[in-house]
Amino acid sequence: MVVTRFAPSPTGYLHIGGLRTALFSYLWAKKNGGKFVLRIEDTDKARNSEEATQAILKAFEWLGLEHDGEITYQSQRDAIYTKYIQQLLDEGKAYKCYMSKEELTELREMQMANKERTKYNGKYRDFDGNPPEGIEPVIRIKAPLTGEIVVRDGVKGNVSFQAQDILDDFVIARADGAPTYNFVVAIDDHLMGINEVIRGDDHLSNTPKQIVVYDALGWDLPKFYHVPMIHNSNGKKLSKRDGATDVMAYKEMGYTPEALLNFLVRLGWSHGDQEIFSMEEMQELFNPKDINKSASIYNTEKLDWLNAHYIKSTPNDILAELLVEYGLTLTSHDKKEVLLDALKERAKTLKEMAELVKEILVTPESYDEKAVKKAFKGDAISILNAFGAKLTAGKSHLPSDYHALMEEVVTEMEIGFGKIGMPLRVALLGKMGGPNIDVVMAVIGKEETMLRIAKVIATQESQETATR
RNA sequence: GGCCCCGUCGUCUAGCGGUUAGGAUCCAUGGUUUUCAUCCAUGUCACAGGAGUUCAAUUCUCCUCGGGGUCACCA
Repeated sequence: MVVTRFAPSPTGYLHIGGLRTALFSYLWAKKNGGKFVLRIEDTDKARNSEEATQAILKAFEWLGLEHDGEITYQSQRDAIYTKYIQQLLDEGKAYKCYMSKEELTELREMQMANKERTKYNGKYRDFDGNPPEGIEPVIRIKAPLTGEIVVRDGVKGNVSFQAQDILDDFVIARADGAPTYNFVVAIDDHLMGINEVIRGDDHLSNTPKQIVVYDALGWDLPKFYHVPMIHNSNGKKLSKRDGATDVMAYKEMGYTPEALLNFLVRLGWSHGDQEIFSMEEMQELFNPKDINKSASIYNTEKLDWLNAHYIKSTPNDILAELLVEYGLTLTSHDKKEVLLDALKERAKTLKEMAELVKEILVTPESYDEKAVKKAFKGDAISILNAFGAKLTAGKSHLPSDYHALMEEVVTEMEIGFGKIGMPLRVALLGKMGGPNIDVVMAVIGKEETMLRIAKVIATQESQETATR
């Protein structure tokens, strides 16, 4: 069974890059009928917070990415790590190092001065004398001194490292006994049964160290997939310092989970020419072997397009529910269908859609100057009056009713459609853009329509008087 | 700097020795529309450079250049 994982350290919100690797891991587990588990890497007590953990969980909930089983917290597993550290110590595969921080710093500075690679010199690797007084030792693992470590990576291929180039006896437990990252990752991944590790390729150079741990414990390696970074527009690794990388910010901006996930799955991964993927399709088609080798630049142009696409294809009742989040309650509005049908074609985000609806529902306070100039240069007022008369007398319920009324005026007065359309648009919306006015009228109703027409006429007439 | 990874339109990508180098997005133009948006159509734009290998290289190899990642008692 395929078991994948997502292992964030709770130092802040969930960001786009993390979400993408989480998505890849999730999809791959689902595709194989396996498990996707969550591990919170909260060993650095100073930088971690419970709020951050909750924020990450909340983001997962919003996106509908469910993890399997209980969440593992590294902070609760000290006993386990201690046990394996002791085992390695007992087996002579790890040892206590009494080098002080000062001594270590000195060593490093000397190496740097000689333009050598900075590495631990193995002073205590085979030490059996009396340890120096007053120093709490760290535990170092005995790493191979020579030879080759090959990372068999499902994305990058076989990547080989020379032991003498990259390895030294790295610390697996600090002076206070706390285990270090590369050690606990290997322990946890193994113990949690994780056999397919999908993570950012910034971890590729950590992998040899983790392999050292696996080897020391005699464990089988998982399959690794190192996915390329997402870069910002400067070409650097996308970080929390880059704007708009908080996943939940996308909810606030009015993006749908479907759009965001679809956008992210196509960043660094593709399936031929296909652009639109439902969650079901992603689960069916995703395969980490199709992940790109090169980094991609984060650019949300396509996200907007996808979001618009998903809004267009969302049923109205669901849309109405989603819109509540953006301060728009129209569940009881009798023209809900007409309204949403007209607006879902024109909004890029849910937030924008909510604003568009409000624009229609609220009587314009002022009129766009340019629009007025364009719309009211002829006998617009008399045309509006004629239309007003038709309204009073005629049937008016559906957009088509209003449209028919407009047609009548146009025919009778022998004018173009624009002659009535433009002033009416200004009366209703206060500007030139916007949805079809017959829809607007149907939504706000006959009374409000007449009110808005009267208002614009009054405004225009008073202005004419003023300029005279 | 050492080690490692990467390099196709502005951006996301297809390509896996022989293609008019494809799609999407963005942008531009035209059509549709009373307006705007949608939608439809059309167009502009790419194999980093140089050597090899080969009848043939975007594709394989090497070098150069460029970009990125990583080098902790952080994760």
